[in-house]
Amino acid sequence: MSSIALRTHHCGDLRAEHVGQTVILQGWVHSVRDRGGVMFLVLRDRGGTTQITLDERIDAEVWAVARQARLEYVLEVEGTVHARGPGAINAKMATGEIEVLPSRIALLNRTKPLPFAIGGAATEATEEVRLKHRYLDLRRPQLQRNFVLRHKLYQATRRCLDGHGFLEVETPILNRSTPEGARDYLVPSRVHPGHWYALPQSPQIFKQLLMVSGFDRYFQVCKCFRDEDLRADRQPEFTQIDMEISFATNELVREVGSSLIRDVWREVLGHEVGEIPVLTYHEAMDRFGRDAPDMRFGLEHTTVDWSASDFVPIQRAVEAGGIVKAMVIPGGAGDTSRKKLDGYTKFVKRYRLGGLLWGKAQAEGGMSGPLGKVDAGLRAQIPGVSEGDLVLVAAGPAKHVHAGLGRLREHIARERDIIPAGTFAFVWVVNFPAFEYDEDGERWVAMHHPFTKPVDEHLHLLETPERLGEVLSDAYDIVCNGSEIGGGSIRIHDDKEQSRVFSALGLTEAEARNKFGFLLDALQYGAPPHGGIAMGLDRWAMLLAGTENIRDVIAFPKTTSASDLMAEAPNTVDSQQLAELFVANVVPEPAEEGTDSA
RNA sequence: GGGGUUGUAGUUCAGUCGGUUAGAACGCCGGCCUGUCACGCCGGAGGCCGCGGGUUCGAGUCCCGUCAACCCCGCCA
Repeated sequence: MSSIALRTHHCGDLRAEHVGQTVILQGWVHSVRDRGGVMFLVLRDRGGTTQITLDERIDAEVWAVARQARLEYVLEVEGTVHARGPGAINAKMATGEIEVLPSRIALLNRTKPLPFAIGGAATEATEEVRLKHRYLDLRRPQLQRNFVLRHKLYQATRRCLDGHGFLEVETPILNRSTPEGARDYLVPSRVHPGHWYALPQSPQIFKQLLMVSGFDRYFQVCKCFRDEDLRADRQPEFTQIDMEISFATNELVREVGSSLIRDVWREVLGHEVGEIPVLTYHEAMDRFGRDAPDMRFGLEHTTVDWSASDFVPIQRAVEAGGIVKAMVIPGGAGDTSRKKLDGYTKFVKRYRLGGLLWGKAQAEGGMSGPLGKVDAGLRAQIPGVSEGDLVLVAAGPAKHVHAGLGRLREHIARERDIIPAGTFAFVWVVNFPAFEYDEDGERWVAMHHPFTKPVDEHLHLLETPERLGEVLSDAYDIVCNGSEIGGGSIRIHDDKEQSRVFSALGLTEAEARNKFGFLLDALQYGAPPHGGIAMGLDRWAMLLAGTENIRDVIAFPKTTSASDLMAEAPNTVDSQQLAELFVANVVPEPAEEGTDSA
């Protein structure tokens, strides 16, 4: 082992133009090809790879060091850049025209046998193994590429928002628990026995207060925490690009958001994002069955009025207040087997839809399958059906029909491979319902959050509980490829209006004061009209990196049960620590910690 | 909270109908090879078959439980 020199280049830098130069490279051994009299080491760093060639031109001492090299050893190589012979050029390698003949090789560090392969074409290890040795997983070029993209995303964001006059301001991580919304992560207070902080689910209230403070335009790249069950695109801690604008209209916020998207996609991928279409929530649900529609393909839905149908499954659904929607799969009659249709039925049952009615369109409006039993006149309500098409119909409660058919639309699109690769279909979804009925809690709850401004023309409905479901809000989501990647709203800036909304949500004056008193106070001191949006930075990174897995864009992610397999968090703590915090553990200590799982 | 998939060498996997000594590839260790780039060739080491019970003469294989990872529903203002 020896002291280190300063490198002259990264491993991906060298080209034919560098031939003849003396260079110093430092990195990891990516591959070893020992041919006896000649040996090739490929050295890798963040920038790429370079072949180090050793043959009779090499000093015996250098040769002896090189012979010790193993995969992932850390080397420092000083040598001369040589052009490869005509037959030895590797077109698949960025630096494939050259090789470095070393005059000195220093072995900076060795490695234990690796838990999984980092270079080469070996199959990928399971995520469990990779997460346990995340520092090695991150060494893989595939993941390094994702973090380069993520870095560019941060930088483009700051450049863009700074350019639009936004101030970057940090808000507290240790915060007050707000009972609405997701479950909080709690932190006990040592100084205030029995009192707890909550980690922020978002900086929502603070950013509104910054508007009251006159900051005018605020943004922050911030961590948010929600203690809910996880998914492929959800982590317990995640990053938002949080923004708020004073004197904002819905259109202005969307304009700034669109501008940010355009800048980021251009700077990170060189991709030009065109005009972003706008759908209302109702339109999105009606045509796609989802408030985050994937606009990369068709298979749109049609709501039909089949209340006159005497077909029992339809009748029953309609009588129970349900709706009937249809989806046409062009040319789907021929290649959709009975087994596949059964699979679709099973698929939609996950979304609590009772089942599916199908029919294969024949000549002259005829139809085989269960839909053949529906009156031809009613079937004619479904537009664009031609011979050879598959028609799928769902009937039931609107929520379940939308969800089942909406997810089935995406499932079938993937299955039939009709989603164009490498495209980004952005869409704004606006005018969400302000409130939704919580069946379990038997009460109305805010769909976005309780500070969202209802549209002016619906304010008069706030005092009419049976019509709360009709109230639309000045809220908007930004969606890309069927994924919600941001959302926000115009906020209520008038304390009277805020009180009316709290009251509509069944909160008494006292309860509202207890939960959100400082916001209500602030609204009485000259709060400007304001609104904003929070962008899901991790999901943006997923889209930019082309991955379906949020763990691929988070350096040290957690598993679906919110543990860190490398750090082994969460862990138990000393009873002394708990005592200081006035916290008692009510979970019985296991006889032996972690007896299971090697 | 519920449903599904998976768990065998360091890694990725195979393992038939329940049968005697659990295999392969890559990696690791040793040797050979002067233009490789998924280098090649020869040899070697390496296994609590996730864990615990049960059935059986006999369990990697069948049954029950449990743990973990992943995907989904609920949940995620």
